[in-house]
Amino acid sequence: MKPRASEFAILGVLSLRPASGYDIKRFVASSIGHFWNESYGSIYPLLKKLANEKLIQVQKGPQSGRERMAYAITPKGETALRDWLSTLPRTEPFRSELLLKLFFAWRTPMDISVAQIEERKREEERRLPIYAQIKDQLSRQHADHPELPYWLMTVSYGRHRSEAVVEWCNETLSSLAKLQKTSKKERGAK
Amino acid sequence: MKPRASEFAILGVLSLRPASGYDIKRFVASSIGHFWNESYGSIYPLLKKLANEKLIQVQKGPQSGRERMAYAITPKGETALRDWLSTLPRTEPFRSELLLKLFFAWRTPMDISVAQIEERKREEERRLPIYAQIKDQLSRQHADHPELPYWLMTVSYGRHRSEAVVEWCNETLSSLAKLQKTSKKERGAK
DNA sequence: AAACCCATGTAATAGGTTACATGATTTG
DNA sequence: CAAATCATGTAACCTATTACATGGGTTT
Repeated sequence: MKPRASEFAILGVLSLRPASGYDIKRFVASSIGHFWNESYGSIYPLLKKLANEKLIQVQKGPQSGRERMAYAITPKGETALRDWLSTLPRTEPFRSELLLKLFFAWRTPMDISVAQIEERKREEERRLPIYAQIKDQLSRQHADHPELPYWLMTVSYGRHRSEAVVEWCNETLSSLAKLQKTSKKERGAK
Repeated sequence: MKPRASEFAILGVLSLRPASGYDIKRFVASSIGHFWNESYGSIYPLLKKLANEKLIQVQKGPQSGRERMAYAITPKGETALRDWLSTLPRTEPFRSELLLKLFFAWRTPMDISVAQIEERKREEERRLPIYAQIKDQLSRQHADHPELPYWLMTVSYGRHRSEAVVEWCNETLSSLAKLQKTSKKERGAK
């Protein structure tokens, strides 16, 4: 009942083409970096584990002085990947430090909350053009490839997500502004 | 540079009122459960740690046979909490198993992806009335309390988030349906 | 030759979940 | 009196990040 999502992320990358640990790290960052990440600290140990389980195999070891491994997925690995892809994903646990701070913020100065939300808003606004960019790039580089529609769907998720956060930020900032006015008025009335 | 968000979540709850580990678990689940969670496995050890650091103190030990602790925040704890609330939250790492599966799904049967997305859609649709319910409940129970607006902001985040996911699900389901048609037509043309 | 990228890997640490053990009290 | 709920706590495990160590190759 283990999820082992990181292992299958690696296996998934290797199902596209053989690659080294370094390659995997870079591919993940550039293609699914907006909803997934892997660090070297997981990749290299997991590559050895996957090789032990015969889901992948070394295609090329280090030849010259410079070390460079290339791993390729095995038929057994393809099967394991397809099985994993077919199971329902776990409901993703969601934890937001921003919301935690906001929940307990009512006795702290309001401009701190405002600054935190504005910062978050900027982050998400910075992401929006990046999604558009990834979309264009993919559409050109993978035109007519069968994976393109699927890849675009994941990019679209990012866009929806960021847009929703920006909307919430705007709504919340105006709520805070109203709250500010109200409390000033109340202090004035006393 | 440690985040220690769980510790401050606990400290935050204790800033509202003294409570036991059991109380904390239940309060978290009922109030911030849609964006935060704590397990007993963290709560009890962290309570001891916080007590060691004099950020909280035991208010009541077990009196009768039945054990029941009550912890209260100390002035030092209030200061630590306020300091933590004032710092910018870390950008939240986002990992989606659903998107990972979708990204690699182009060689697996399409109805599997459809089922996964429909399941996710149902989950989010189930949440929507719950947000409305929490909102009503809070508005009644905490009317005129200064924390109410802040609490409602966090609930609103959940609503925005779930709505965005449902939208994406609908969009993606119709993309998949189109894709299905196209590939059928292509097979027919051959 | 310095700086930078390529490339692999490990150790320490962090941060958490799950399952289990234990037992009191309340409720049907 | 059985079942549910209240209540605390630990041990085992898992998963992942960070920082570090190491060194080859390339560019300026």
